[in-house]
Formats: sequence, structure tokens, C-alpha cells
Amino acid sequence: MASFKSLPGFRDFYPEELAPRTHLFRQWRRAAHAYGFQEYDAPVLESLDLYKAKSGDEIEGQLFSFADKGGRDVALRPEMTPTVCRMVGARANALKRPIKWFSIADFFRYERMQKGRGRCFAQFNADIFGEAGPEAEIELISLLIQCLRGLDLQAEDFYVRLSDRNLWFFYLAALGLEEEQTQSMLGAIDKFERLGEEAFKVYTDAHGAMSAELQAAVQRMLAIKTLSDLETVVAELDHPQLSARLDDWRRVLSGLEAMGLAEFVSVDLGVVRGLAYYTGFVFEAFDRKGDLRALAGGGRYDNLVQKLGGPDLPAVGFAIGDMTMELLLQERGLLPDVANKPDVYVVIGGPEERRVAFGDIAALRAVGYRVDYPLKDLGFGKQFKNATESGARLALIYGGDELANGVVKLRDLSQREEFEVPREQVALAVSDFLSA
RNA sequence: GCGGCCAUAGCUCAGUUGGUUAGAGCACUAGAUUGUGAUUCUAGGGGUCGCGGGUUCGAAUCCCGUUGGCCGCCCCA
Repeated sequence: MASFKSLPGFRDFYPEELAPRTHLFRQWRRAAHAYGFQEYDAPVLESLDLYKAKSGDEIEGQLFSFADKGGRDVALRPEMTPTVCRMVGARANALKRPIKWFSIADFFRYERMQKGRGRCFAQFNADIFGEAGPEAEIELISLLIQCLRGLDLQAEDFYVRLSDRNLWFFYLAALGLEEEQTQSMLGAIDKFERLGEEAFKVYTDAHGAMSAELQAAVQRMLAIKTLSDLETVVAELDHPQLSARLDDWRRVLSGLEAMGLAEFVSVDLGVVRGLAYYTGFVFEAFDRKGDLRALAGGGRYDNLVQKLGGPDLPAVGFAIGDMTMELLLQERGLLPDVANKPDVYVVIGGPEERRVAFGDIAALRAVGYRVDYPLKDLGFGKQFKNATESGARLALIYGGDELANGVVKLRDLSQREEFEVPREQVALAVSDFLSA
């Protein structure tokens, strides 16, 4: 038993474990590129104050934080949003709008290990800065959907629940709630799905009993499933801000519909997300069948860049986590075998033949073929076994008999058929075989 | 931070009321096999039985503690 192990909550990625993750990253990157997003990266370590400024002092308990040797209070990043706001804020005047950026990176949170949750995990983050209108939401929600569809997940596998904190702000204000009451109520709404009416304790504990009318009004919003439900409720209130907000809803939903994505999106005002900094539309992606955590989440945060010291810059963003995503793909059998298999395995007769084979191996590799061979001299039987197990389709045989005749033998490993070609035509023969 | 379950080889597990040198399958390495791979046979490497303490003539086994893991709660950027 090895005396050193990885730290609690941290994962080793042996090749067979890295492969699925690489698959996720590749598909996410492909989707982001297709949508015209630019990739960026950033330091793993940031000033502790950056996170306190965004989330409050309580956040420190959930961070990997410490004082560095220069006495600076620092933290391993628990999320990308503060960092990307810092970066964009610093160059906001020089960046062409809209700013569409994405990253794939590791994050660290000091918390208890659980299914789909660890102390180090990866996220895909995508954000649009500088666009205040709902077109940014359309672009990001469709990118989110594409990130999951690129992994072969379909509309029956997942969906995106779309909600709106602005709608709640206006609605609760119209019902007579003050700012603080509104925040408590959003906390209750966040828990309503899990706790039912129990969730309103969050509100009543802080602000006293709520009227039957208030509770009925909130639950009525929570019951909304479609845009027309929403239009009905809003029409009854005859409230100018709410009516204006409905226009944004129509634009988002009709935009997504025009992209052919209507079946992936549902109206669900039960999603408010815990963060106080969200200012408008918020959305989360969920597995339709299982009981996994949210696959992804995001929303609009128009005040955050400024709050972190930058200019007033509207922003929308979302993140997808790797752990829950991988659990889902595993459940669905959608993790492909992406082990690195050689195209060609070279079987070598002995030391003399090895020298000759090395020249051809180098030439094949130089033009991009994946070529493997045994590092030590082995019997032919063992070499053919290795060739098969390597996953190569083709074996090249460099034996004494062949080389004496100036030829190399090609063996089709699946058909178990062999043929000889002159040595100088090996590259051509390999190319013909593999492209056939 | 709180609660429940668990911990024996790389993996899945067996191990009798506490009793000799802790086992199997899979995987790995080598041989049978000096020019032909999915089978077969043989051999080998790999364990301070999570760690520490206690009870005992004797502990993988019983007791206490601790660490780690899984699941749930809190939280979830």
C-alpha cells in the first residue's frame, strides 16, 4: 500500500479516467468555437478579497485560502466569474463588443465530498459582456444546449429551466414587499420545490407571518409552466414594468424557438439561484430522468463588473460542471472509448530488423500516423498478441525473411490476411490500407 | 459543521465461536511457443488485513479512538 494518497476530495486521473473528461472538454470547446466565443485562461490563485467582495465574508469558510509567504491573503479560485469580471473590467474600453469568452478550468472548494461534488472539479464557463438585451441570453442558452447535445444528449435527456429574478422583483414589489422581504422570499422560492410550503419558513422566520393572499400569489407564479400562463398572470396585474419585462421573455423564447430549441426550454419560476448578484434571467439545466444535481446554471449579473471595480458593464454567463455531467453520460452509456490506439503496430524480428524498422517507424510518425512497437525483442506470438490488444488495425512485419527480400509484410489484424510490399512503398501501402 | 453505513492484493470479494505461513477470481509479468494474435495450461510478483491503542497465550476477527470512503442533512458561486 502506497503511503501517499491524493488529498481528500481530489481525484487522480489515470488514463481511463482522463479519457471521458477529455471527451467532455473537446465537445465543449467545439461548441464554443462554433458560437464564436474566444478562449481565455487565468490564475488558479487569486486575492481572497476578490471573493469576499463578490460573495461576502462568509464565503471564506468554503475556500482553500491561506496567507502566502508575502503575507497576502489568497484563495484557490472557487469559480471563474470574479476572475473573468476582473479581466474584462480591466480592459473593457479596449475590447470589442459583444465580448464572448469561454474557459475550461479547474476550481477548488473546501467542502464535504458527495456524489457529483468534490474539492477540485472542472467547469466550462461562457460569458457575454456588453450586451444588455435578451439576445445575450438567447446566445448563451443555445450554447449551453449545444454543449450538451454535442455529447449526444437529447431533449428527452435534459432540459433548461428558465426563470427571471427581475420578474420576481417587480411582482413581489407589486405585492407590497420591501427589498429585504423580497430577498427572503427569493430564498424561500429557491427551496419551494424541495420543501413545499415548509419553504416559506425562510420568509416567516425573518419577517413574520405572511398573508394567505401573498402565499397564494407566490404559489401562483411557481405554478406557471408556459409563456401564456405568464401572460395571463401579468395581464391581470396591469403593471407597466411587468408588462415591459414580458417583451424580453417573448424575445428570448421566440429566439430559442427560431433556433429549433423550444423543446429544450421550459418556463419555471422556481429557479432563482442562491446568488444575490443575479439581476435578471437565470437558468439551470437538469437531467430529466435522474435525481442528479443541476448539470449547469447561469444568469445575468449586470452589476458585478462594476462592483468588482470595473466599468458599468452588463453580463450574462453560465457554467457546466464536469462531475455531474460525467455521471449523467455514464448512466446513459454515452462515454465513448477514446483510448489512444495506434494505427499501426510494428512487429520486429530481432536487433538487426529493429534498426531497419526504426527508420520506417520514424517516417510514418512524421507524417502523422500513430505507430507503436515493442520496446524489447519478443517472440512473434507475443508481438501479435500485443498488436491485437493495442487496437491497431494494421501490423507491419519486419522479419529477417522479409528484409532479405527487400519487402515488408502488412497484416490486416481484423481479417487475418497478409500481403507483402516493397520496403520503399510502405508509407503508401499504409496510407492506402488505413484510408480504405 | 451534523448523522447513518463501510474499510482484507491494482479491481471484485471470501476468510468458521478469536487459533499454524491470510485466500480466490479478474488484471499484470514470464514460460509452454526460435515466424503469427481473442482459447488453454504452468509459474511469478503484488498485503505491516486503513492507521493507532486496548483485551488475550494468540486479533483480519472483539473493544475504543482516529483517518479515509460512500450516502443523506446544511451549503451549493
